[in-house]
Amino acid sequence: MEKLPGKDHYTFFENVFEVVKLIPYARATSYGAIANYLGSRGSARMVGWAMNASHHSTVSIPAHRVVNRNGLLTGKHHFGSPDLMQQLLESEGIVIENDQIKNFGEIFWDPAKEIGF
DNA sequence: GGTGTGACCAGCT
DNA sequence: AAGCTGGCCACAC
Repeated sequence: MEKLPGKDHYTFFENVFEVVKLIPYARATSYGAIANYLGSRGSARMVGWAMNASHHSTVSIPAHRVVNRNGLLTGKHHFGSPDLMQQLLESEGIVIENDQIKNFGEIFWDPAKEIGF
């Protein structure tokens, strides 16, 4: 995993990247699910903040597979183009309707449940 | 080095 | 039922 500049030890931040990279193809998860998996429910905001930093990272992070708990593409505006996130998801076979993932209940990938710890 | 803020979530009012 | 608030951790000014 990548070490962020100015940090000598791994943090909550890097754990987020690990989980995001583990998201399978054609699947999506929520910020809260990742935060919950890492042990801090209220840290969901940090997950989003980590995604913002993912752009700065040299490693490719599938941030488009991370949405809010409603399946809404809240962070689409932070991609290169507002529609880029939707296009990436659609290219994986995920159906998006009105900036929201359709059948999110089936596509939802809960790390705590799938990884199983 | 204190303060503000951020791609969120859940609980109150 | 819907709007507001607090909380969580890391980073920029």
